[in-house]
Amino acid sequence: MVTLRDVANRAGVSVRTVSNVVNGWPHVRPALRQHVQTVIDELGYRPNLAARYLRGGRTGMIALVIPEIDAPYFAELARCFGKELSVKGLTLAIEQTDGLIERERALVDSGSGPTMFDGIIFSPISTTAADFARRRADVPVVLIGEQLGAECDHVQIDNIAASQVATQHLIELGRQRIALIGHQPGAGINTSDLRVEGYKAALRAASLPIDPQLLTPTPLFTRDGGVSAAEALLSLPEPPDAIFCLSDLLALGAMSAIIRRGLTVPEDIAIVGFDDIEEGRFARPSLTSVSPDKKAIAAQTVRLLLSRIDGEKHSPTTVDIDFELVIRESSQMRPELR
Amino acid sequence: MVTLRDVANRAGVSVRTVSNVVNGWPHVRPALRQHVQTVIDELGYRPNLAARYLRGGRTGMIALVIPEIDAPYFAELARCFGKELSVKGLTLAIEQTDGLIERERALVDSGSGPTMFDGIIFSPISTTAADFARRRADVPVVLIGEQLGAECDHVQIDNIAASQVATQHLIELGRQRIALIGHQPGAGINTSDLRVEGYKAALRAASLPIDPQLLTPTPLFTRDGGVSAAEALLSLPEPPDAIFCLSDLLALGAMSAIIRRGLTVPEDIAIVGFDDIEEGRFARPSLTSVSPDKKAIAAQTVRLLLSRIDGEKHSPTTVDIDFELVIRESSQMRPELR
DNA sequence: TGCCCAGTTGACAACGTTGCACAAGACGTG
DNA sequence: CACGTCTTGTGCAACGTTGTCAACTGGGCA
Repeated sequence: MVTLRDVANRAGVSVRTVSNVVNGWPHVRPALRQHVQTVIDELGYRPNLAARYLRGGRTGMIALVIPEIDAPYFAELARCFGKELSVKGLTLAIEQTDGLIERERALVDSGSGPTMFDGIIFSPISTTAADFARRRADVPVVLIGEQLGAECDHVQIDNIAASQVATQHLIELGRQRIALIGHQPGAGINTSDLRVEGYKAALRAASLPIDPQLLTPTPLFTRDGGVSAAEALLSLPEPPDAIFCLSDLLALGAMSAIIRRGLTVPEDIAIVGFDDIEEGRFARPSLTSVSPDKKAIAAQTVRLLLSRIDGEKHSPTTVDIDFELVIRESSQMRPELR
Repeated sequence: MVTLRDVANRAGVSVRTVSNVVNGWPHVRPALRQHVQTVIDELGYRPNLAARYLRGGRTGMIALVIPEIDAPYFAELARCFGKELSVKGLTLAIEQTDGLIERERALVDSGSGPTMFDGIIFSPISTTAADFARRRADVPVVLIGEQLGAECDHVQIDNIAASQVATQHLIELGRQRIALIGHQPGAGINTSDLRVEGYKAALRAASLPIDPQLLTPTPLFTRDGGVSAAEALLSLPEPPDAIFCLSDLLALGAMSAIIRRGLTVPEDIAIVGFDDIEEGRFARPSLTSVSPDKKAIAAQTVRLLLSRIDGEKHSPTTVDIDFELVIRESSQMRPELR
């Protein structure tokens, strides 16, 4: 490994001067700078990050803690984070929890592993506010997607409003029995609870009944979950004429189950999803979905995190990100109402 | 930040002893070890990775260099790598290149940026053997998916054989005009060249003509690319009756374009993809695909990389990973031949 | 000529950790 | 009792970098 000292010796200057050249310190004679630079290139010197970080107390690594990187929503989000961080010279590390409480705790608590990250972007599944409060304040954390009620910076979309808009859209299509797939009743209040709230609010606003039978819980936001939930709904004596799915994967699974049963989307059952993953745009029918502004999520989260890393002491901030209901083929007017 | 010294002071022992406890050095009296451990827990000491690395020369960070994390194949692969590495106490960093040669070079050449990673897992798009040979040997690299002809450890599947099997499957279905989507003719020999070779070999073996019109190049392995390529094929005076797509995304795009044109899959046109991403299993029709053993890819790549990191000097090794043709609905016997 | 200032460069220490060498004590053996 | 050996714990140095501060240079000015 080539070090500053090697370069200094070769160039006949002090180590500090080489460091000054590397870091662009202004007060170096152009001729000397040129000379040092030549030696640097010649020897192929590259700064040792560990040493730099040891000195400076930063690693330049940001962890993205998510359930699974291969869930398309998280993959798309990770892409945005990767781009956002790389322009700032930071590196994105991925930590997958599978939604397991122990893994989440270990990573966010940071009580387990060595210090490594300058900051953590955390998308919790099982962690509750209580778990979170117990954590050793250490590394700055920004939460995404989930309101724990914890004292922590937080980037989210307005889940209640988004669900309300989605449900209302189905109502405006003339649908009367609107089911919901993806409720995950749990200990604390989680994202799905908020989305269910928006759904119910929309139904109430339209004076539609809230039928508990139409509220199908699913453990995970997967295609399989969507399939089973849809099958359950289709076996009801009075099946729904629309389904609001709390994720696009659920929606795609549900849609495939419905079509395999010989029904059509949107004629028999209209579908709205959530997340606006690319797959939904190419599905047949293409999927109407609540589209959170993922680039903005990444940008705002990074902004917030960096401000914390820089030591800003503002009180816990919540940032609301825009969303949009993107209407595609899977939700259409009922044929008889056209 | 709590350091070894803080713990040592509090526990009334030397810094070295605390380090010994942390690292499980055997010659520490059980009582003392217990005591030190208590203080460690009390103060919440956690080793500083930068310092450790500076001392020991390892970061415990492995970079996965891929075009885009939100391409499902890479997302699924990244998941496997994440799991594989985390059980070994290593951290997965994602670096996205978008397939851009400068980004690829910067990351693998490591000539540009500072040292950071113990090893690099590299999935090249644009980098050629020449680029690669020019790189400053520094950090161990294992290539996946691409044969550069470079002197480097390499984990791959037998692309020629896999494509041959896929194409042969279409031939056995009675298809006569089998198109290929996804050729990326470039400077050196790349993955797509190998797959095209397998495709041609299968056609030759069946004495079918090789029609250059049916060989549709696409710049990227995206759904959009599949759509445009399929549209081009459908406008031919004599369109194909089967398409072998070099990725599942291409296949899904192609399939959606075909169906939107009012044709049916597999009756009019049979489709086979490559990668076996989860989305293909849920598509309608579900997608026949060449399925590389992703878990094995991750396991073997990590094994190879770790052996290099441990300083093993074996000559460049190529590991072949099993694949399997998973037959689903998108490829079926021609109706008249059933 | 002497002095000051701005512009440059260098010496040193410190970041937190672990490898190395060795010291202090306990213990066994001749 | 002397000696060697094993166990247990310590002190020192070094990894490569940068912040601090002192020191040197040359030019302008009194």
